Amino acid sequence: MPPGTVPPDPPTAVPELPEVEVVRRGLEVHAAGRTIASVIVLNDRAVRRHPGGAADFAAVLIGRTVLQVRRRGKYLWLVLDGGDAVLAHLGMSGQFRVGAGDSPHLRVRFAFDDGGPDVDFVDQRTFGGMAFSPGGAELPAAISHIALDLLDPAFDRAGTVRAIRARHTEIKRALLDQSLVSGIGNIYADEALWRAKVHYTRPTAVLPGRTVGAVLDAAAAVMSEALAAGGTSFDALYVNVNGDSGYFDRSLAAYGQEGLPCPRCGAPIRREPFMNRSSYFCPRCQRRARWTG
DNA sequence: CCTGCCGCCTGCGCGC
DNA sequence: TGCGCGCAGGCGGCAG
Repeated sequence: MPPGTVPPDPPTAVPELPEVEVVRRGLEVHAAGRTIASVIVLNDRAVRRHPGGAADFAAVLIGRTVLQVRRRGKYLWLVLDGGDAVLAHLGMSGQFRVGAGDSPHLRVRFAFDDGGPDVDFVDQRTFGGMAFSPGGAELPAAISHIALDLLDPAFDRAGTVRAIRARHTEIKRALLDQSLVSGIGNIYADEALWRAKVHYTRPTAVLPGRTVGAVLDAAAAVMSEALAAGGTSFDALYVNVNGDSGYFDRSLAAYGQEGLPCPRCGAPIRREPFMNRSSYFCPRCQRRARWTG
């Protein structure tokens, strides 16, 4: 690549827990210990959750030092000196990159007083964003409703099974409900249900506890595998911290596989509309609930 | 309180 | 060739 050439925005999968965890690790490497010298907000939508607006967001961060980067589910936050934090969500297409140059999708640029590379928030579809969180070092108030995720050491498996079974909804809706268990999106929900051989419309209230537990275990397993596949990508060529793992190129059994044979039984994977998006499942391995009326 | 649905966004691939 | 449309989907807010 000739000098001065701007690297293109690398493609990314929609970030769920493993991708966000890779971003967290990358940010910790590239931002922790550094003191913010300036913040440029190029698109106000990126800080729409910050009550004071873009100017206030930038002003309040000048001179603050990033101590560490934490995560819960798909949210991550920069812990600042003084007990405050910057809460961030990648949305559909958000990335943190080190030195994104003049990417057309650059939304926020952080510069540091060490004169080192910028940390840039790039987000094509602007569903992501950031906000300053006063006193949010331990847990930003804005995400107090977000449940622990499956990879959190304090995750309460039995309690989560109970909470899911207490709901009157379908199992996939429950998996996507971040107040029940966080970090799961459409892709890992479909993969977990496929592994556990559970149809996505099964009603949680009458699902055996061991089945709900098996779905949670499957989700934890598939996310752990994706994390293992992507955990070293943040310091690669582009020095991006976008969390792209390559996992999706090879390892998906159900998601996006409409018409392709189920890796377990060979039946064609089916796609159905679900919540204005899609559900993918094996019609043979994952049986719809029998109607017992 | 509980559950389900809408709207926010942009780029891509498809059909006409 | 170009245009319009459907699709992708996390989450806050809100309706019922």
